[in-house]
Amino acid sequence: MGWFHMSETRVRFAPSPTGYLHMGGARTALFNWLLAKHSGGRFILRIEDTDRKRSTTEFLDAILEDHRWLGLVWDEGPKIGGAAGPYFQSERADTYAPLIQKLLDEGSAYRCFCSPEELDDRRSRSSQKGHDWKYDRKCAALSKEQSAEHDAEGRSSVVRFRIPDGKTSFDDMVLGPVEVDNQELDDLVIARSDGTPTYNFVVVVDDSQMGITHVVRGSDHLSNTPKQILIAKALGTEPPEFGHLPLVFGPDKQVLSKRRGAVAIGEYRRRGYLPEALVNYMALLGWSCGGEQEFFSLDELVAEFDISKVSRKAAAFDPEKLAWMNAQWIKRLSVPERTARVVPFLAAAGLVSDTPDEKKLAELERIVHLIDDRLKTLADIVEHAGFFLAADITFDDIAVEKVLTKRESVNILDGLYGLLSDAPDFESETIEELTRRLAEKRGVGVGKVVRPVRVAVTGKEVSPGIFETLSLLGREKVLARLKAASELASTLTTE
RNA sequence: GGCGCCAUCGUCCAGUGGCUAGGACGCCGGCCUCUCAAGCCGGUAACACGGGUUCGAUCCCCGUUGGCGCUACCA
Repeated sequence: MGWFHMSETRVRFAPSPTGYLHMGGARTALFNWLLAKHSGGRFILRIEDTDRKRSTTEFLDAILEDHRWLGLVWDEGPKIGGAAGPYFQSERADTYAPLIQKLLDEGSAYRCFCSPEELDDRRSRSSQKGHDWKYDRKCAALSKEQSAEHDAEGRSSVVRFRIPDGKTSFDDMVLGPVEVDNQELDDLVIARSDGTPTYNFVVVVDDSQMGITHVVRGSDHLSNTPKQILIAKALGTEPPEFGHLPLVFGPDKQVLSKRRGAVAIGEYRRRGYLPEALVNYMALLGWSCGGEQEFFSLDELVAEFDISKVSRKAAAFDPEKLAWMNAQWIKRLSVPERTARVVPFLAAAGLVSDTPDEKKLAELERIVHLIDDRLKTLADIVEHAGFFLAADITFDDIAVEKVLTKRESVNILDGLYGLLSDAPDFESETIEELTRRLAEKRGVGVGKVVRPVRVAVTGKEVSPGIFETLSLLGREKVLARLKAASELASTLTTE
């Protein structure tokens, strides 16, 4: 090695393409990325795809896309490669066998011929007596001859790492000093009977060969750490720094996991969440820089991030607060920016084309401007803007029932129809004035008049300010809809 | 069971050996108002328990309880 500066911070995130990235995994990726960027280092993506049966390219592509979308661009990894490649664990297979042999030769590891059945048997017998089970080192002292004999008998074997005596300690970046007595550790299997290396061995080798300086991962890996440090030392390499992040719970206080149906990051994207909001929310889930600032851009996070300030307490993720944060980020978008982001959602609903022309875009911006702060998600645009863009409106049954069946509705709609037909222009001020005049004439508040008009024109009981809405919709559509609604209302009230 | 990690409002995050324990989400009420959002104002709500140490503990120590993780020829 020598292709990287020893002083450079090299951090990795190592997902398995056996499922989608969810909030928990994404937060780990984010914290890794922030640690790297804060210290001017590199963020490396390594794909742990050794479980060939469960790994799929669909998951891989989704994971990569989610990283890009969140802004967590990797400096080395899939698609772009790098000097420490390959970045797919499945392509690194041939580097492990010689290292296992090395440990075997040096006595740091030994072959074990105990079959899984034997082990199960001894394990259960031991636990019946109330003892905790650790491999009993039955094969730890096997001579070369005995091993050869077993081989001759065709017995299969694994390779176990010999845990040395003593204590293992490290200074966790999040948890602080951690020390374990090696007696608590098991002589773990590092190579299966088919020769393939196991996780705890592979990570150590990969991290070492890739020059990883800091390993940030979920605290579910905390108890693996001493074993990995011991393996690294046996291999003659310096273990990296470790930082164990508290787990992320769902609102049910259960650890977020793929199998519990944790929401995939891509799903948030499809639901109209902003990457800025996700990133901001995840960063604040278990981390704070002490102050009361609640909005952080990725750049600000890079500047402020300090892994030692990560909480040691598991945090429950709150969808409500995420939703609020998303709305806040949407509010901060300028109208043109917001419009651009909303187009894909309108296109998916068939309301506009994927690439609206300038004229359409200008219209959309007026609509978006009018909708103002009502969007909680980008996807909300469809229900808010649908009546502007669709040729026909869809009436909300309850709105019709509550409003258009009222006796006075027909008169109001017809009355306004008349006034608006003769209106000198279709500016919102004009429309408001005419509407208020109608209300006054009828001796009711303006709200009484607005209500049926709103239902008539939007199909719903809620919408942005009605005068602006009518103005933007244009006289032609407004008159047509007032007329249609009046007819509908009269069929409903005559009964 | 063993080993380990953790413990401030329902949730997220501050905080100090002495504070009316702070902010945010949510919730409740009010203002604004053509509806709904947004915004603004106000309210609700927490230091798990028991021992120490100390003049004084939410904070330091020990224990209890509780939560979680690990305990594979999975990663």
